[in-house]
Amino acid sequence: MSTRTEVLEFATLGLLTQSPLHGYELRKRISAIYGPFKALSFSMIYPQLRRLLEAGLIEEGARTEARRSRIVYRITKKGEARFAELTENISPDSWDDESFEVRFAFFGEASSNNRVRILEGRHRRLKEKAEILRADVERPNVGIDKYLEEWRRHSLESAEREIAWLEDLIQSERSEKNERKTK
Amino acid sequence: MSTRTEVLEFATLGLLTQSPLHGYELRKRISAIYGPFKALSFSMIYPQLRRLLEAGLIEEGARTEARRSRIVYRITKKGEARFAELTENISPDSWDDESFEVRFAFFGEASSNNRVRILEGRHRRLKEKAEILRADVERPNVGIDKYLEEWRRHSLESAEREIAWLEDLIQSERSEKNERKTK
DNA sequence: CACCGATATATCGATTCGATATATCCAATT
DNA sequence: AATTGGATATATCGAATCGATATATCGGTG
Repeated sequence: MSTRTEVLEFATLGLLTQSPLHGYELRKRISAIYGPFKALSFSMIYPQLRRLLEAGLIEEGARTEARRSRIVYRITKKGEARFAELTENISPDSWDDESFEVRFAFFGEASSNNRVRILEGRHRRLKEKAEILRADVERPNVGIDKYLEEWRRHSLESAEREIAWLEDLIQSERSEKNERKTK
Repeated sequence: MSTRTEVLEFATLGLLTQSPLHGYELRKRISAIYGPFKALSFSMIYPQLRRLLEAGLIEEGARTEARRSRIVYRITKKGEARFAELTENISPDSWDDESFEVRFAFFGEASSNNRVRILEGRHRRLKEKAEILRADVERPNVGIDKYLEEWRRHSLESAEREIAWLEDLIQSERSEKNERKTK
C-alpha cells in the first residue's frame, strides 16, 4: 500500500464494506478521515470506481428513481475478499502518515493481532524519526538557523507525543485481548 | 505560494542567499527542512535550477577543476530581490503545512513584522482546524467508528499543542521587538 | 416558481512523484 | 596499483496525482 491509488482502494473497499455509497459521499467520508483542510480530489474517485467496477470488486446498486444522477455502489464478495487481503497485507509503507491514518480508521474491521502489528510498526517508525530529530536537536549546533532548530524541537515533541499515544493504544489492545481470553 | 514549485523556488532562493550550492546538496538541505522520511525528488530540483538560471535569478559559479561534474549556483541581485518579494508576499496558502514549514525555516531572513504575521496566520488556521475537530469529538457520536474518533482526539491534541507553541513564539517575537525599541 | 447553494458526476492540462540511467569521486581492500 | 563499492552528482521518463472547471440536478427559501 504505497501509492495513493492503493490507499484509496483500501479506503473505498473499507467504506463500502460498511454500507453502499455513491462517489460524492465516498469522497466526503475519505476526506473526513484525512481531517480538515485536506480533501481528496474528484479526479481520483470516479476513475477509481470504474476500475473497481471493471475488476468486479464493486457493483452498481439499484438506481433510485428519485435521484437520477446518483450511482450507488456496493461491495461484492470478491471485493470483500480483496479488502480482507489488503487488511492482512502490511508493508513498511503502512507506517507512512497517510497509510497509517487510513488503516487506523478501519481498525474496527481488522483482527486484534493485526491492530497490534500495525500500531507497533508505526511506533517503530516514529521512534526512528524521533532519534534522528533528537540527534539534530541535541548536537551542539554551529551555524544552524535558530528557527529551523526550533521547528525540529517542536517536531520531536510531536513525535514523542504520538509515541506515547501509540503505547497506550498497544497496551489497551493487549489487555482487551487478555480479558477476552480469561472470560 | 501555493504549488510545490513555488515553495521550492522560495526554498532554493533562500538557501542560495546563505551560500552557493549545487543541486545535490540543495536537495539534501531542502529534505532536511521537511524532516526525516520525506525527501524531495530530483526531478523537481534540476529543472527548477534551469528555470531559475534562465530567469536570471541564479547564476553558475566558478567550476572547480577537482569535481568536474558539479555545478555550483549562486544567487544574483535579481534573485535576492525575488526572494525578498516572496518573503513579504504572504497568501492564505502560507498557512498550509508545507508552506509554513519552509517559511518558518527562513524566518531568520524575514522582518520581525513578517514573522509575527506568518505566525498569526498559522495560528488562525490551526484554531479553525481545532474547532472543527472539537465539534466532531464532542458531538455525542452515534455509529462512528471508535478508532476514527480516537484519531480525531489525537489530532485535536496535536493541533492544540501547536497552537500553544505558536502563542509562545508570537509572545517572544513581540517582547524582542519591544526590547529593541526601548534600547 | 425563480433562485441559489449543495449535490453529483466527469474530464483535462499541468504538476509532481518514483524509478532508473549514467558517470564520477573517494576510501577501503587486496 | 588495481579493484570494488558506496556516496555523490546530474538527468530524464512515464505514471500518478492535483486543481480547476464544466455540466446538470436537487432541495429549500423568499
